[in-house]
Amino acid sequence: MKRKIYHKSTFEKTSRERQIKVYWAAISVFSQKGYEAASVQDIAQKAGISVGSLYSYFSSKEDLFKAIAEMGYAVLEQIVTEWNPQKEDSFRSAMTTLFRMTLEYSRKYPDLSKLYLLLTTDSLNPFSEQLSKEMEISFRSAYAHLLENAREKGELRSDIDLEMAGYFIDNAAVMLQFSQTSKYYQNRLRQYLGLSEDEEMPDDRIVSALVNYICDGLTHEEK
Amino acid sequence: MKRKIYHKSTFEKTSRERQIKVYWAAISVFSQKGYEAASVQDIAQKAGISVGSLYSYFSSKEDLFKAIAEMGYAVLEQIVTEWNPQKEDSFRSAMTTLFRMTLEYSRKYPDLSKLYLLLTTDSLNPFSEQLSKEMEISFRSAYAHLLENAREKGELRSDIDLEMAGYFIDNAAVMLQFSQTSKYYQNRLRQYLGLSEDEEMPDDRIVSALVNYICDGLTHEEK
Amino acid sequence: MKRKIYHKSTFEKTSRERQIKVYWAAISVFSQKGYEAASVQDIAQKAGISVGSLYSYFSSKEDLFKAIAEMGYAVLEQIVTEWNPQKEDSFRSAMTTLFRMTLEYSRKYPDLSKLYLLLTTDSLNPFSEQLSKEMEISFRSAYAHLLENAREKGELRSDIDLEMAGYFIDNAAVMLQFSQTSKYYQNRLRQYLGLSEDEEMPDDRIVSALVNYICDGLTHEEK
Amino acid sequence: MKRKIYHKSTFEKTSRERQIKVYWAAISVFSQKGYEAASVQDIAQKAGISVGSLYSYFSSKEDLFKAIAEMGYAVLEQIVTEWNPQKEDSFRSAMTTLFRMTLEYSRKYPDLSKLYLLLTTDSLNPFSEQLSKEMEISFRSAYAHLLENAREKGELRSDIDLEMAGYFIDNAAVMLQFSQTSKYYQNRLRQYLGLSEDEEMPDDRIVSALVNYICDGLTHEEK
DNA sequence: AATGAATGAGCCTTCATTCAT
DNA sequence: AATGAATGAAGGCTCATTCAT
Repeated sequence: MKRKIYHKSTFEKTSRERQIKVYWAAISVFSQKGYEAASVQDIAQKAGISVGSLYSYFSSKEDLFKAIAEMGYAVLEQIVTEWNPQKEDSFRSAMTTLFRMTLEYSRKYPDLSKLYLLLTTDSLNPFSEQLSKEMEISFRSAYAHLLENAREKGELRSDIDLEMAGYFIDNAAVMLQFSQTSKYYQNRLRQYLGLSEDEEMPDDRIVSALVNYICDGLTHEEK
Repeated sequence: MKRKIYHKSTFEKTSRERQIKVYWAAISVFSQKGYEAASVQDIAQKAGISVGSLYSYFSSKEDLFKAIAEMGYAVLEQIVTEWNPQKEDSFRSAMTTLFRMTLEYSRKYPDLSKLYLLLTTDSLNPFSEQLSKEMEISFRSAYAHLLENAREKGELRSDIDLEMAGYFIDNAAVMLQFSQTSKYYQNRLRQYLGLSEDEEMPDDRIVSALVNYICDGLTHEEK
Repeated sequence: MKRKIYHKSTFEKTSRERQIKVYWAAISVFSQKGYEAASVQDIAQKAGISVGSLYSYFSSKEDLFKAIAEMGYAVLEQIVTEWNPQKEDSFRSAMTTLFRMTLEYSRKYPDLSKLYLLLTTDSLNPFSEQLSKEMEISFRSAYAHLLENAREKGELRSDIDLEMAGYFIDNAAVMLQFSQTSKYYQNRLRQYLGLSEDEEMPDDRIVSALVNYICDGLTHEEK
Repeated sequence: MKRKIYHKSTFEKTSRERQIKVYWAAISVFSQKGYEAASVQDIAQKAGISVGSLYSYFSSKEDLFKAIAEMGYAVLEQIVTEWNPQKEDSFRSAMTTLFRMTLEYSRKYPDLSKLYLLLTTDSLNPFSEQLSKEMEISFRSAYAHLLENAREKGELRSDIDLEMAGYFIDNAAVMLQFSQTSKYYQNRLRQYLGLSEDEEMPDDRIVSALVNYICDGLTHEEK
């Protein structure tokens, strides 16, 4: 997975500390306001540096955004790596881990999580199409391996469309992430669960329900 | 479901034709460019009216957007109404209809579909939070009725968390819509299915796989 | 001589008064500071209008400059037309008129005159080459006619290179204009004439000397 | 001819090589882009030194430009010295040499030549007025000597205004230089001569025509 | 003495909003 | 009621100049 480089060489020469401040500020502002509404001034200010410096690191707002986007993908890949379901784990437990990690990740990195939403929901940034093509996130192959393994172990139904199954699992994970990241999807989940705005999310209930549906479906098995 | 009114009273006095042109132009521009990048000039021009007129109908860009948002919800509600699964239909066939309609809707109204994406993704518009609270879309209750009915008919497992089930179904529908609406999610689906960019979407395969997973899950029923 | 149009259609709709204020301000600022150093803000302010208005008339600083340039050429052409030496006039008197008019013009329109200098001396504006090609000022053919006529009337030496002669006359006129327009060339003339900075220009002496040199040369005719 | 010093004392301590690189770079960049558009960064880079160093040699962009300007004048003076028409040479041959040298110089040092254009054309640089006063180029006295000598030898008409004559000769030389240096004046010469853009300049024709006009004028000597 | 990263004022341009016609 | 020209604040970006290393 080759990542493009969107910063100028100057950026690599700055202190790690400064780099991090810049990334942090950019992620924070972009994710809160979106690409268009975010202002370079804001980002510089939040990072505690001058606009001139920012432009000596990145040659345009666009490039800064793309650099941040790359970071978002990088974190995602890290998660897949960390997930790494073992062969001997049951499919069910792998799913449970996946959803638990998804919840954990979206809470640990709310800004990056929001950024992912921004990236995947076009029209907020003018290069979404370009970016979407460059994204070739490792989840797909992780799912593929997991499913093949499960089939070999006889855990899966024999009539399963494996490719669609991967897509289906991913959907569930993505929507779970959205429900932590976007106010709208969070409200929606609360409404479905009949929760008020200040009640805590019943993580266990959510995860186990998801796992159940994915593994067993909603209806009785056809006889 | 009370809808707030975001237009000035003047708007109601104009011809229906003019109203529609305004709505259509606003939806088109907002959905293509996003809230920030859309310009009031563009919208007025596309609607074939003057900026002054537009401002005599809506007191700000914000209000115009909100009015459009309301319209988006209205269309959604219309769909639920149209869906209206009959008591005697099986749960499985109700699901099939739901997903077929979702596909059909996202293709028939790509702009509105994109608008929904904008509305639900914070930071794509500055009032997402406010809007998300006002949205109380009828799908939830439609799902609830459907599920209760299915349970009564003995179609559902007995251990199902009904509330989460509604949420789960909705997720599947939303992601299906996204896969038609956002370049990113479309590419992603193609990648999962191993399709090239110019191959047609295999609707039947997608719908039936989704229905299968939702109804039967991925694994063998536990004995 | 087709002139390109560099303004937006909006400009034509404004009051003549406003148009003139804009032209005047632009000529004044551009000629005093040069293209790069002139600021759009300055021009708008000097014209007593808002920057936004200026941009509704011209789509860029570049276009505004080009529009002004066109005006400069237009005035030049007007001068040639006005000059219009009669067939029965002697070559000598036509030259006298030419230089008198040149002096008069450079004093009446000092800004336009300076602008011409700017236009013809590259590297001050990034489009000089383009502009220089579009300029096809009528002086050349006016000189050609004048010289042919003079030759037919037997006023000219027979060995004269007519084409170079036109160029030679034009040079004299251009340098005369420069000597009114550029501080440097003005100082230079004063130094040659031994004048202090506050002494008035001896127009008659200058014109008659020029005419003499051009008509009779500096040396005795070779026998 | 006292020349002002515009560099800091540090500049004198650097290697001659470094000094020359700086001058060369500055001349090149200033002459190609003009004062405003030239950037200090560009110059430093082209000279192969750091911006910091440049500022340790010259205290501002302005001073750097003025230093370069001084150099331009210095070269001009060198040319006058080199010209140095001998007493025994005829006026005609001195003129021929002058124009030949002018052509040669403008081609050998196109950048310096362009710089001269910049210096003499106000508003291309913000200090033209100041500079023009400091310029007191030796050509004037060279012309004066030449003309006096020619008059003594009886080569000149007796009614000649000697001061204006010097100015007249200089004009011809300056315009000849411009025609090599500025795209506009080059095109203009080509148009007068009916040359296409890729035809070579007919140096001999140009020089001899100029000499003829200057010496003999355009018309028959009055009887 | 040399370097080049850092600064921030200032420039060109856009666009939501107002208001005279 | 409708128009669209006018406004000016704000945004992205550049570059002369400084200063820590």
